[in-house]
Formats: sequence, C-alpha cells, structure tokens
Amino acid sequence: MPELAEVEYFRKQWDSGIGKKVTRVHSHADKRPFRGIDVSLLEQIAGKKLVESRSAGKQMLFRFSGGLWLGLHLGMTGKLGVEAADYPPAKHDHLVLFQSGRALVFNDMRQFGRVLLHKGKEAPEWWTSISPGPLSPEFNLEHVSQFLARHPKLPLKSTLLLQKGFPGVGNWMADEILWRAKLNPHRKAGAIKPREISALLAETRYVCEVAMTTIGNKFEDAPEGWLFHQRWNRKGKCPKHKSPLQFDTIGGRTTAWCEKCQK
DNA sequence: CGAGATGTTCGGCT
DNA sequence: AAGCCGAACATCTC
Repeated sequence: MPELAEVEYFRKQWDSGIGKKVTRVHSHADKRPFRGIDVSLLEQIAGKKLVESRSAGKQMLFRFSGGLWLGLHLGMTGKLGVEAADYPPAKHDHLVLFQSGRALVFNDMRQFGRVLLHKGKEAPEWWTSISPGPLSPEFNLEHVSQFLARHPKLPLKSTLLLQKGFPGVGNWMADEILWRAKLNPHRKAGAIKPREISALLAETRYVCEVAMTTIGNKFEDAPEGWLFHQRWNRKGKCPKHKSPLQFDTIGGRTTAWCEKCQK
C-alpha cells in the first residue's frame, strides 16, 4: 500500500499521541524491520514525549523529547494505527508505543518495513539526505532531466521507482504518471525528449498533489477516471479509450499501460 | 499448491 | 566506477 500519500495518511494516524509521554515500549527487536540498528535505543523511548512527526517520500520521522528520533518505513505491507491503552499487541505488531490514553501501533505483516533510531540534537543523516520530493520547488526540470540522464539505459518505469529521483513514487503511482504523460514504460530514460520530460514532471506533480488531498487526507479512493482503478486485474481498460490495457513485468514489477495513449 | 502482492537491497556482470 | 538486472527477503491470499 504505502506510497507517498499513504505514508502521509499513516503518519497522521499517530497525531493523537503528540505532546504525550510514552510509558511503555513493546517491540519485536529480533525481527527483520529492526535489522542493522542499535535496538538498545528502543527502551529509551519510554519516558520520552512524542513531540512532532514529519514525512518525506516513503520515510517518516518521529521526534521525541531528549533528542531521540524514530524513523519508520512501511515497506510493502506496513501501517500505523491507534488502539486503546490496554491493547494486546498482535502477531505482526512489531512496535507499539503505549501512552496513558492510547497505544501507537506499527504493524507490518511481510516485514519489508524498517525501524530506524537516532540520538542527537539534529535530525539524522538518513533523514536529511532524502532527495527533494515532487511537490518541492527543487523538483524542477533540471532535477528530473539530470536524473534521467544518469540512468540512460533504464526503462522509464524503473527510473520512476528510484527513490533518489522520485521520492514517494511507487508502483501504482509510476503507472499513473506515465499514463498521464503519454510515455511508454519501456522507453529508455536516456531517450526522452525535453518536451516529454516536461510532461513527465508536470504529471508527477499532479498525481502526487491529487493523491495527497484524497488518499493522504482520508484514505479516500483516487479520483474516478484514474488508471489506478483499472490496473489491479488483467481485464483492466484504458480509462480514455476503453481498450484493454497491456501488462508486463518491468524491473521485476507488474506494469500496466495503454498502447494507444503511451508512445 | 504455485503465483503474486502498493519495496528495498545485495551480489554479480558489463 | 557506475549502471543495470535479477534474486532475495517474510507472509498471506487467491
């Protein structure tokens, strides 16, 4: 599920815990989401106050008092939720922060998500080094052109999935963007003409913007007429031509496109 | 039972 | 060296 707007939606799920102290921490510290980190910092969250949250691309950052920072990535199946203070953690609840009035829950069935921890006055390097997102002013024609030029042989679809260039864009958003920009997902990134790059930039911004106000706000469906609704089964049709969509695996990911629209 | 699922990361090859 | 590709990760559902 979690791409740009879904991440933003989940980040806000923990808002009710802001300004409140964490009393107890439950975690599966030996599981995959905690790989490669100093899990001793986990217990330090107890006693600290959740101060604020931010999201960038598919990454979330939660700041606690005492210079403690928690990063969460939702992977493929991660989600955040809020439960009652006496909530008994379920099988895939890998991190639960108990407060006096509620429990903040990170659940991730497939465990492709990731927990990061940091202690310090400033935000950690893994946060500050995230590339500018599609809705920021730095995400401009020069930025996109240079990124495409750096991956000349890569299919466009795969290029859009690289978080270094398109933070927050995931599998369904990439298909939606390419459909709107009328670009075939198999095209090599290095062969896209300036005019086409402009379209790619504009549609990337548009899809992100609209997704944020619908999915990002209330988890509403994407607007009617989006490819989104058609790409989940092999009988999907182009919203414009009503002709059958094409399906292929590009860069290991299922890709849907319309051969009439996308050249 | 095998295939596939909205994501990264690593190893190997060019 | 940088870029590209495919496999691997863990679990559930169709």
